[in-house]
Amino acid sequence: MRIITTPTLKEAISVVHDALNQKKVLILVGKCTVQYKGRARSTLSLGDRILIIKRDGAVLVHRPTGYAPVNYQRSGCIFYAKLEEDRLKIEAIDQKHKEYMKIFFSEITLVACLDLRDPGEFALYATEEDIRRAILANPEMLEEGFKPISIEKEVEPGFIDICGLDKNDNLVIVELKRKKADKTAVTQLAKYVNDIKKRSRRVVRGILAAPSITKDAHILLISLGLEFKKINIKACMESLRKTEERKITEYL
Amino acid sequence: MRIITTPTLKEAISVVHDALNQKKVLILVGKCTVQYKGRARSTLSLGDRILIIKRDGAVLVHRPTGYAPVNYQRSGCIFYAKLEEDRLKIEAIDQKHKEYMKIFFSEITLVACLDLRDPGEFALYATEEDIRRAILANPEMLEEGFKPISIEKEVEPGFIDICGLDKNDNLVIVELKRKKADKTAVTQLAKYVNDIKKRSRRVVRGILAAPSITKDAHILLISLGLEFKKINIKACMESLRKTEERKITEYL
DNA sequence: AATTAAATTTCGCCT
DNA sequence: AGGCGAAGTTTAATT
Repeated sequence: MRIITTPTLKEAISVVHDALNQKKVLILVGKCTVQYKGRARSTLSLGDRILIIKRDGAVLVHRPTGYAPVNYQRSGCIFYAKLEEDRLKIEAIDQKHKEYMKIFFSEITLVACLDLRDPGEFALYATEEDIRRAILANPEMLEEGFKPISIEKEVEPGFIDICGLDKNDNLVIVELKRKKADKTAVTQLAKYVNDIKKRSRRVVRGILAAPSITKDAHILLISLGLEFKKINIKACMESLRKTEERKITEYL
Repeated sequence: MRIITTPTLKEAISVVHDALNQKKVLILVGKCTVQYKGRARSTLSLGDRILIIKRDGAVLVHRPTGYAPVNYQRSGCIFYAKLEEDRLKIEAIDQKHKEYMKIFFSEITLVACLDLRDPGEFALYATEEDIRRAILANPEMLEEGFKPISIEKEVEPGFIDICGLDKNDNLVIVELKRKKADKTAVTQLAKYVNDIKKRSRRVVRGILAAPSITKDAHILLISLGLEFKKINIKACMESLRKTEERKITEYL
């Protein structure tokens, strides 16, 4: 781990070499120009930027504004760095995709070779309750003509997420999963459907609603005569958001 | 400009406040967790990351690998930063898009408040010669049935980029521009077309081929009975790349 | 590996 | 400011 502020180019390149050789993360801040050639071509004239080279060989050049990097390379690059007259030159070559980028630093504010450990897990999700509220607010999200019933009172099986009637007045039992549904979700749904079938002379359909489903679970689901409905998390959140806005508007 | 390595959380938050108040660029490296709620929701458990907050209120959280940020906010956020027990909490709120993100740092390796100036211009382009070679290699790119002629010998007007025959055997004069075409490009093309018309009894069409065209130029173009063909720079580069690969293959 | 579809797509151009 | 379409899109899922 080496961090130097306002280093000379010579000091800087030593840190750069360390980072590249040891596959650590490099941050370089300073005045630079960038050239790119590959699927397209680009040039970027002199200015202050933040360069990040990651362990996997991904490269980002960021300007002081804007979400997107002005120049980048995807992971898998190989690098050459050297001192050239009064500039530090870094080449990033993506041989596989035939993409080539070079950066010339003429002045460096900060160079850092970082040993970052990141075992953390990233989870993108909506809660089951989010999905439930979204479907109740916008039942067509589940199926055209779907009408939820008695969501307030918990019926005896106790843990049915949503039940309702389809456009043909068949009973529909919905099991929700906030992430990829597995076999346990299918058996759970099957149990509820069977319970209800015993007590009703209606046709009873079972729908497993989730962002995705494992292959095994889907095979089991079909063999049991049940159905899968893919839920779009983003659409759920959008729907909820609109509902909330509507609620606010109704109060104005 | 303040840069501190392994600061205490107290030292760090002072730099964070400086950066946010003075609308400078903030870089924070350390152990953190992230939560996001907006169009979707996400959580990210503890790990080493690089946080960048830009002048325009854009936020990036980068892990040690991967091109894309694991969490982000678009420009226009407002921020709240405070010390909370033994964590530094930063909230980034995008009121306009109703996106909310919070980051909790428990350990900081590096904090930097940077005054970056970037007047540089970014230009994405293909050279005129690139475009020419691409069209000659793949004439349908210009128009279905287009056949280039005599590109080797420079004809008298001298500076015609490409000429050829369309599927109806009409003469076609092509003027290339590597970036947005303006009125001068149109008058240039008009001149060549008129020159050729005087010497030929064929129908002579004039096509201005460029990535885009100014409104004024397009109006003038139409009034002169000329045509515009939008050129996709990426498609040109892809075409060239394939041609080069083919050439190599032919030698094997 | 190649192709397709979705993305917290982002980004620019036009209305 | 909102809507549409392209992007050095990226990324995940599927064939």
